[in-house]
Amino acid sequence: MTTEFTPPMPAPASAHAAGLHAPAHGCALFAGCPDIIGTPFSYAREEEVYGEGEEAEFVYRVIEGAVRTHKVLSDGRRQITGFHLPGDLFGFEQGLAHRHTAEALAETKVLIFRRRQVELAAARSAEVACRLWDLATNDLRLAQDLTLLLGRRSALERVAAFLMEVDERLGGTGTFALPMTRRDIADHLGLTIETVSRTLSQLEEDGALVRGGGRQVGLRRGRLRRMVED
Amino acid sequence: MTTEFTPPMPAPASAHAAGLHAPAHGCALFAGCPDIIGTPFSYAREEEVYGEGEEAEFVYRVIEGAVRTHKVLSDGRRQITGFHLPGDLFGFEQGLAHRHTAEALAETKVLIFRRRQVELAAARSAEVACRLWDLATNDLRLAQDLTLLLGRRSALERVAAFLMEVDERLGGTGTFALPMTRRDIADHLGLTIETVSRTLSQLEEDGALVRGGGRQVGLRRGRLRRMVED
DNA sequence: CGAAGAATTGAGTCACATCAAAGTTTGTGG
DNA sequence: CCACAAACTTTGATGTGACTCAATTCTTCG
Repeated sequence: MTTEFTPPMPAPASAHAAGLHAPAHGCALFAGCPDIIGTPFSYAREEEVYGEGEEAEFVYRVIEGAVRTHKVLSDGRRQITGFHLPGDLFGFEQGLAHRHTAEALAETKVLIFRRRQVELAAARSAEVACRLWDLATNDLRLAQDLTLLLGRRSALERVAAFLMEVDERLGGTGTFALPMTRRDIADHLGLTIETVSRTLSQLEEDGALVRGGGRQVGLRRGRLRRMVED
Repeated sequence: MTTEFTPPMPAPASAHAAGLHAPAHGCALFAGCPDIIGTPFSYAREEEVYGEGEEAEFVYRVIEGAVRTHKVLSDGRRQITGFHLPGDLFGFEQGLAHRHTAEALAETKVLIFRRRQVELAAARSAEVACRLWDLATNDLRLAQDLTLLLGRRSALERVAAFLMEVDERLGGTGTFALPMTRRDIADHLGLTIETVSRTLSQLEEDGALVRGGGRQVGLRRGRLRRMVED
């Protein structure tokens, strides 16, 4: 779409030879499975990684950049189920097909794994399978937390909680640039862009954050935390 | 907590014979693991199965009745994350503690399994671990579907979708008694009881369902389906 | 049978959506 | 590297779907 797509599965051999070992990026996910090597790949801003309904042939780990997964209704209403930041894995499915669409928010580097290989490794090694179980359980926890947010939280609480979550996943410094547009935030939080914008303005008025140009924000975590307290 | 808890003790033969056949969801779960036997147990209407924050020592399979899992905010707002009907497993957690509260909707029979035993079995058998992975992935899919419902659907769509889901999970006859109160439905769909009630009335007016006394409903599935179509 | 809880219905309100118009940032092509 | 159009964001005015408050009515169950 946006870039020429060199058909996935760029020569594993070369990738292998190139010296990709267990990702320097954090995870012992496939530890003990030297045959599961990810192939590096890049996506341009707004480029689709996979589409809803497509065969789920690969799974992905974000190395750099960010990816969103979403569902769309025929009338255009969209729900972003999750943002995937460096270190995160995404693309797992239960059935044959992807149930979401995945797109890069920005220039993004990933490692691509053949799903079949991962599943084979899981079938052979209880350790790998347990690791995958744990990953799925963690995603489930996030989805359930989102459920509480969407079902029972006000706009102010949603935005405050969202800012704190992104901060945490981005390193927890309290100062960062939001990697997504207002539309993406709105479609994740079940709001409109106008409400997100107004809410950010109000949070700034209330002294819960300061905004630099564009998507830059500095959080006053104490105040934000009080807004989402149970 | 609520009743004297006869520590899980095999009652093996009968539990095994009674419990382990076929519900589409995860019946073969512990196949090949004859040492993982559930202990039958019962809960009364509104009785707590476990509370948020408690140590997650057991997992459960519903045999009869229904269970809800939920989270509550300090001001009373509640989100029901899921209803668990016969055949369903619930109670899995990533960490040490339960992140939800679970309560029986009605007189409910379950099989109780020691979590440690299940995890040991998973660590030993890749087959069991893969089965658990699959179960978690399925729960994740349900949670993500709920996310779209809560984030982007109208009250009418939420209630219509909910009715069809319950129908399906209860056997798909189109005629059944809702096993939960309006409050439970409202707290699952992110609505108020009044809105749920009004919406049901409207669905009846529109000829999308008929109501018998109390919680009895008969669905006109075609019409309902059109209301939640993508 | 009677009381308590659950469900329905109605009237009025409010939080967030929608419509509209600037203002700001971005990134592309010259 | 700059200019400028397109995209994104903010802000304002108005609308509305769902909530709140309130009053019956219907079930359930002791």
